Amino acid sequence: MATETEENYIKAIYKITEKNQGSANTNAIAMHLSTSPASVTDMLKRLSEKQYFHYEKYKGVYLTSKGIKLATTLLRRHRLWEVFLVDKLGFTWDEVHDLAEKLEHIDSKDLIQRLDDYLGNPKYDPHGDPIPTADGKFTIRNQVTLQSLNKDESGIVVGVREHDSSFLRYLDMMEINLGTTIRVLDHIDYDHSKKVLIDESTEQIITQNASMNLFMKKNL
Amino acid sequence: MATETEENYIKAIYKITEKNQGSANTNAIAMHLSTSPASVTDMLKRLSEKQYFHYEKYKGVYLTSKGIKLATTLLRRHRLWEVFLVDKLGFTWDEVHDLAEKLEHIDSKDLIQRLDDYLGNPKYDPHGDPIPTADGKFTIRNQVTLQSLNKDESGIVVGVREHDSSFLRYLDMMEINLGTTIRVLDHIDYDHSKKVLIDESTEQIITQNASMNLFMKKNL
DNA sequence: ATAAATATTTAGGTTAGTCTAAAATTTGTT
DNA sequence: AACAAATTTTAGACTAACCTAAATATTTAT
Repeated sequence: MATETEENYIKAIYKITEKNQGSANTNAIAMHLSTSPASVTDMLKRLSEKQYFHYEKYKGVYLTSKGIKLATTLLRRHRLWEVFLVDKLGFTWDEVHDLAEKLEHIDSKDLIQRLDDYLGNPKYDPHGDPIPTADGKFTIRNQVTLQSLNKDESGIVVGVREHDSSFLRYLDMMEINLGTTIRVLDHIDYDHSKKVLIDESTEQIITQNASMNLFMKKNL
Repeated sequence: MATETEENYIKAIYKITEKNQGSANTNAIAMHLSTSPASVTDMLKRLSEKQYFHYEKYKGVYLTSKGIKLATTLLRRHRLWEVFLVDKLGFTWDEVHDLAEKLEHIDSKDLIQRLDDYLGNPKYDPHGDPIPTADGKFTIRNQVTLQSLNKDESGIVVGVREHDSSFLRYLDMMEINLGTTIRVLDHIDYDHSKKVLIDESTEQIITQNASMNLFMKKNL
């Protein structure tokens, strides 16, 4: 059994390697876990003995299949708990991360399977992220950023890249949520923001930054 | 914030002092937490500085109101999670203790209040134990043991003293659960067991030990 | 009342996870 | 290719929570 700290390392490494062609370096891990690079080196030495990843001094780290398995299990637990917190307890999507971060460390296959069934085997969490199955498979969705939509094209919101709660509350304020339809009315050259129509009714301006962080399913 | 270990100490002390006129000794705590008396002494010294209890060398320990508050909060969380696991996820009453033991350490007033509401503000957990309110008040139930019922008296099961899962499965086998009616048909002198009628239909023999561990509301 | 038994504490040590400061290695720039 | 900058590792130290063995205090029984 992995400790909670170990699990957090594996998760951090998984997330970093996702962006970073398969390997994670010491500084990035330290940043991610708000700890010092020295502590990370220390931990990597001890943890690599448990075969979750390969570690070579100065070369960074990449996960083994055992490590990937653990990471996806944690992702599964995290996302299912988020669904529970939002769908059943009425939390909003910007409130659930920290609680799920704690709940995900409770290790019980039975619990998670029952939770999954109870929630109706959801495919996505409240942020639109896919929930891995018990054997680690993700439902892949073909998505584009709002950024990439041209004038007069529209799509529906299927996810967010950024999970920061200030971003999520910004979206709430704009009345943008999963399932919201957004049509691009105009591209503003000056600051690369976009004039959009939300749910075919309200006009809004969306900044470039926000539109890079919104995942859309493009309407044909 | 108390660590998980600290919380487990407070809980153990609370449970022991409940039985033992208000004070808990080193050995009992060590036993309860499956650790060594030396470790307990160590911990008591450090923890007493945090004002959860009074500690005097060789004299044992008793909780302060701060300690009692924490203990009842933990009890509240534990019991609400048990209700969730049984009522919503379909676990049986003998399966939920260890999971609730982990869930109870997640510290969020908001979470627990929402959970409480979601479950319909239950007064009792799946073993019939009262769930403290957010301000630490218990619903007291007047209960007697099955042991104390005389021939021809009957009552309904409202709780179990023993939470051991082998005892709970024994009760399942006997088709005894919370709410079950039990009528005492006869007292067997030889081994102090009782012949009883369960839900006015099935005759069974119940050992003295089991009947001391069943709490009943006596029918008048 | 004192010896034996039991309970508790102290002493000294271990491990996981962290830290800072300094040393070593790698990368980037000219 | 050489040096500066950035990254990473090592060294040494800290805390929480545990351990065993030995010492001390308290309780019980004769």
